[in-house]
Amino acid sequence: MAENGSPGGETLLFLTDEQLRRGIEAMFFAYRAFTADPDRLLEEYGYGRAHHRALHFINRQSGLTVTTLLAVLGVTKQSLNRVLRTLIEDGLVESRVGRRDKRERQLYLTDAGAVLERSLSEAQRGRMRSAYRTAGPQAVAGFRQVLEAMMGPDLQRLYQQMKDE
Amino acid sequence: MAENGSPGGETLLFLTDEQLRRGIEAMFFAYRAFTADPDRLLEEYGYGRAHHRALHFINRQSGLTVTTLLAVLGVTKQSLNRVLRTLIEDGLVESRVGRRDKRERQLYLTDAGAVLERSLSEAQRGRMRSAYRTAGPQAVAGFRQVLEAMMGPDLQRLYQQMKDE
DNA sequence: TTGGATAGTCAACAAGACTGACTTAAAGTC
DNA sequence: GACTTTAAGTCAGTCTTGTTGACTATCCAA
Repeated sequence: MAENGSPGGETLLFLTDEQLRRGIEAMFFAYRAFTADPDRLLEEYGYGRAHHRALHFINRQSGLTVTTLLAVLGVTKQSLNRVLRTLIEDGLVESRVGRRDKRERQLYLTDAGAVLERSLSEAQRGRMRSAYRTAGPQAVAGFRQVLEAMMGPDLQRLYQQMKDE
Repeated sequence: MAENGSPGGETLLFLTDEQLRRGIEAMFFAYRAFTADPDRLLEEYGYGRAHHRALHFINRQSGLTVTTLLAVLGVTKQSLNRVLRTLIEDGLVESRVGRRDKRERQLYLTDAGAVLERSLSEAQRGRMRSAYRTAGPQAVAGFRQVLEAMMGPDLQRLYQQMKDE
């Protein structure tokens, strides 16, 4: 019922349902805060979270194809297309015909797109930076370990691939 | 560019944008996995994530009022009401007029509601448990520390209150 | 007892996810 | 060269979940 003592360790095998539930609730509340800052900014531009995600990954991996982005975001192409179309119309994203395979479309941020991506990213990094500083480097390492274990093999592969490219 | 060495610590003040971005992406992918298991179950019942959240917190704090639940979930009461109505109609949640204040409605899970909550929770705890086991107790402590720092004061207060009641 | 604040409900709308069916263009294969 | 597959995009329709605005019921205090 009450929190188990010995905060550091030794309690590995005593994973009570209560401890797990606390973890679940922490994820819920933290994710809400995590998205809150960019959400405020996005609203000013009339965009949503979906636009942010697209901008983020196009920035991260410039020139990626629509299919790749689809896999990373885990949504249907109809859903992505709605978002992508407005970003292209508004001049934040550019879609170029693939060099090798002309069926593909490669996605790039325009200068304006890079500006918005940067301010969204900065809002989100601000909170992350402050959380990291508060919790300390050892906690940060643990944070990343648990998240990586939580994503499961498929998403973990995506996540790791992103590091290299 | 590359991941800094010395996995344990010492890198506190070297919070590069790249490191922060990795954290952001880890949150994104992990949260997706985090919700995937209960989502599959919910679909069988014709419910969504909002129903899960309501069931979770009603179970956690039996007899809480609609207003309290509203604050915890961070949505508008109209949005919550739609979800709550279907849960009540389907006999998973009971809404009783408040004893002291008759304007209030106190919310309780029925037996059927408790059964569904339990299976949703079990699905979610399964992934959490496995991530905790993989990462180890020290990582778990860090995970919780970073999440708590990330939620900010308001949500952290809600989160902490929930522990006691 | 009247009038304002609070708790909750009903109605209508928008964003963003989904499925399904289809087109176009390019690439690959027999 | 004809056929199939693949990448991208489109149109239509649905669902969940968020929103605002207008409303009712209850409580409390002047």
